[in-house]
Amino acid sequence: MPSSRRVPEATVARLPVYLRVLSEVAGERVRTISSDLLAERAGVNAAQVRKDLSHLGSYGTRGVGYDVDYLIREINRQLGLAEQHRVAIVGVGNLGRALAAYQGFPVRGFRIVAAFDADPAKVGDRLGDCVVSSITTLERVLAAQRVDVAIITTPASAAQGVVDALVAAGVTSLLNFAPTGVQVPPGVSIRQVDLAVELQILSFYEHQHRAAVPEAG
Amino acid sequence: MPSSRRVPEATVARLPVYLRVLSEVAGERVRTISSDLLAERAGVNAAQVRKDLSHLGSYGTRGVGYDVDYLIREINRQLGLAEQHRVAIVGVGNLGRALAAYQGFPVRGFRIVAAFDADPAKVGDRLGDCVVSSITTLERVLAAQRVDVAIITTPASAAQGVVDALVAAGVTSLLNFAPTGVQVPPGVSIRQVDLAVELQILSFYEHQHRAAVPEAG
DNA sequence: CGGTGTGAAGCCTTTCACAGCA
DNA sequence: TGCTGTGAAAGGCTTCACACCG
Repeated sequence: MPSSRRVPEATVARLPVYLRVLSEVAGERVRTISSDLLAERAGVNAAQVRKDLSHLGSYGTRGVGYDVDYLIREINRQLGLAEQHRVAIVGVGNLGRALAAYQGFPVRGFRIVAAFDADPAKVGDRLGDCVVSSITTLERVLAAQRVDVAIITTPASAAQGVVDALVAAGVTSLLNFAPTGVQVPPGVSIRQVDLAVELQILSFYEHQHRAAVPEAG
Repeated sequence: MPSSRRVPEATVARLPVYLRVLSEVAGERVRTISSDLLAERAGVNAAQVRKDLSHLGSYGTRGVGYDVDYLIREINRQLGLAEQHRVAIVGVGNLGRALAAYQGFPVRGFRIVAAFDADPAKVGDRLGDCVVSSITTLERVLAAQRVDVAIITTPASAAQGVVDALVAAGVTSLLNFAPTGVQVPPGVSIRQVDLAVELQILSFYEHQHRAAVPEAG
């Protein structure tokens, strides 16, 4: 089985989507699923599904399909979701609060164990299961809580400083919602989610569409 | 100039990032910028920047670089950001409130003009500049407010119904934060942002990294 | 038969390398 | 001289097509 080989980035990005679909069909008491059906529900091509899953190993049965529960376990294992992740949120504004309350995290094994803000007025507030700490205590609290993933929801101007502090404290996976690019040293993973960027991409296609179809209105 | 040709999807996705960098350097009173510098601040290769911008036309000066203000205007125009977009938020939970308060939208020309929720207790609440309407009044309010973009922040179970109603009401650009895939007819653009997916991708690389570097911990 | 697993082809994207212009 | 604009090469991703297996 080829699971020792490198899994392509594009495949990694789709595995969580397959996992979501598989969880849905598992709830419908379906035992096996074909690449056709999984592809349709995930919004991709069936050959894509088979190739993606073949990177993890041969988990299907010819003529039948994939065992849903088994596939869920294998994808979970590959994604490193078998163990719990301990997450910190830095920046307790509206977005930070929304993420702390997000139902999708705990079921995927992500537990918010620390929250930080620079504003003394917010320190001590409850946020889900934890209490907001001062940003000045970042290093100590991260170590005590054994945080491995951090979500950055600060203003853009504070983001690079926060990232530097997180990296210095040993956090190696970062999810940045601040609308600014930040630098990280090698060995640290960062993903950028810019909410305005998504709307701008939509805007481009809306604009194109209008230019191409003048009878709209 | 090749601006009449199709702009590649990958390029469209990077244009908003260039725009953000350009806005930053414009604030630093920089007049022109080279592809090298723009590339470094955007986190991509310099040849990529030149090829991307060449899809819009020849806006650079050899030996000098690109005029910052001019390039901002041209990218804005290409992305359809010259005119204001009128945005509705459907689902006024934590995430909906966070997005309504997000500073990045108004400066990019996205104005929240309507908000909806199924919960009668929330109808009438203020949300930024607008008041929460009942989901039962969706079609009427969308038409009255001339909404062209909708952001879906409902629970997963409600998402497809909301999408169908939005499409029926003539909205052609959708941004879906509900953690479920939804179907749209041809001619309607949809982008899916799944916050848990981003964390799961990070988890994969963290997992890989630990497996490859056993002396960690 | 039905559906997986996979070489091969085709397409898209990125990067290189350099001609050409200010 | 410095930097853009762009053919060409390289690399990665998606899709096809079908051998092969349950």
